Amino acid sequence: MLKEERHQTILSEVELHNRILLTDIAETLDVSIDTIRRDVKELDADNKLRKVHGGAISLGFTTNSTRNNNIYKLEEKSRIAGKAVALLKNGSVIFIDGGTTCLELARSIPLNLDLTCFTHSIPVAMELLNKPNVTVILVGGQVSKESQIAFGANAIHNLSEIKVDYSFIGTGYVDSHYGLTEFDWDIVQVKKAVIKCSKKTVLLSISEKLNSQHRYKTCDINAINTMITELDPEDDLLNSFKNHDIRIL
Amino acid sequence: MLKEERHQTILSEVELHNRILLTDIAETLDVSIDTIRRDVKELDADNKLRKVHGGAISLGFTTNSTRNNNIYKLEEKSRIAGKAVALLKNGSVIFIDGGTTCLELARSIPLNLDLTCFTHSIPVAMELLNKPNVTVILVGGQVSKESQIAFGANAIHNLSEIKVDYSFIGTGYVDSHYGLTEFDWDIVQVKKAVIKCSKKTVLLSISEKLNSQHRYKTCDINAINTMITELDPEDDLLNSFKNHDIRIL
DNA sequence: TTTATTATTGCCGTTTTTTGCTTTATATTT
DNA sequence: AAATATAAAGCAAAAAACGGCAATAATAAA
Repeated sequence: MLKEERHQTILSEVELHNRILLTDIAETLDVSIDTIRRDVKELDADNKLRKVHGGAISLGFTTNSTRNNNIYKLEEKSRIAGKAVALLKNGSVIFIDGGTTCLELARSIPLNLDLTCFTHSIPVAMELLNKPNVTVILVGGQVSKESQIAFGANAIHNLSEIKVDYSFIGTGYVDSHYGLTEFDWDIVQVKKAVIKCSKKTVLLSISEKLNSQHRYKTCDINAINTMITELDPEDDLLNSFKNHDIRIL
Repeated sequence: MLKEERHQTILSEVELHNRILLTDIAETLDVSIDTIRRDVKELDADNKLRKVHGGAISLGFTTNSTRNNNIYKLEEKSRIAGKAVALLKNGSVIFIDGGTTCLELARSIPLNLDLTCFTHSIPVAMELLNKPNVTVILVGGQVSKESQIAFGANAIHNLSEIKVDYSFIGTGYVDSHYGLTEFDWDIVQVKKAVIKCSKKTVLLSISEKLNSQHRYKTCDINAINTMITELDPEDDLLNSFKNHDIRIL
């Protein structure tokens, strides 16, 4: 059995169960515990997992419980993230917006996926640093205290100089007639710039936000190529979006 | 069951219920109370929770339990941060570098201080967002996985367009003769740009790093205006720096 | 092809870590 | 103050990690 094969097996086991015991793996793969120990040590050095006494744990399993438990409607958001991840291919160049739903997407990116990922969100950037195969590029600018994303002239200018395959964005409010709207004018400006710099725009939104609107408009609903909610695409709640040219997942 | 798993379980229980009893946890996880006691003791030492008689309580949201509290030589670094903060005045425009010492500085900024603060470090930016009177401006660019700072052409270009009153920088190695040096070439390039964009440069370094050197050079020791270590400025270890034109704090 | 070199793997003895138990000390409650 | 619960310190057994070593496999060089 090749070393590389073992590494793959170990990684997928870790991803699947969040943790493994060295003794278990050694028995499963029928090699000595020393070999497994060395394998895991290497994988740790490569930041693919975290080695602990007696075994290893997944990097994602850093149950930063404070955040995980405080996210509103986490269940729905991670469903959305799951669907979004399916759009990604090796080599994709993407942009990820701020907000808890997009953060969940960042968290869900598989460890073996090769990506170049732009973001103006500090928490998203933080999360992406845990992904060994993701190149992270930060869009700079003044940082908003509430939303923890860079905004303002500088951020918008930086965005004007890039073009990404997909951008994954969140929104404060969305309505099939009024489009995407926000409470904050500055945020609207950056979102516009994000949409402009992407070949395809994917909106991530929990169904609770559907049919709501606010003061400032980001874009028409037609500017969105794909919309992802936690609902089944055939759900009646999505009917009003179906006569637009949007893919619904 | 791995120790790490127990730690995670204990933490999430504490976050969930705000307080736990050691006996309860011991029974739940089916290990001896001594083991749990030791676990909780470690978690307390890492500032993940607070150990109390008979159990443990959550730190709550007040304390900055944001992350990684197992910083090497934290004591020294927060002494350094204390001295650095004394240089700041209302209205100052500063740059803060990455690294744990600079992070400690960011953490130590008093809540009532009005500042405009540039940084290319994600953890530093994260920390500064907690300061209501600090305007945070992120310097973008590709992000290094190990050092969690933006580097590369884009970051350097962005730095070339600003001028700050003070920059607070860390370094891998420092020597009175060879100046500031680093292990990583890319990092050196950004640091050069940082120094160039600041009226005054302040070096923060624990004394352990004095008289060490590495491959790539950031700058001569003369490029530094102020050097802060955890030592008394009169300490003999600093002698070799005294015949340079540096203020030592 | 044969030979030299390097990498990988299992084994073994030693050291470190972990854990439960016991004893003694300290805290809390009645 | 007495009774009870909890903490701390030390100890020993077991598990795991580490480092060196030698056999073998894989790779490069002659």
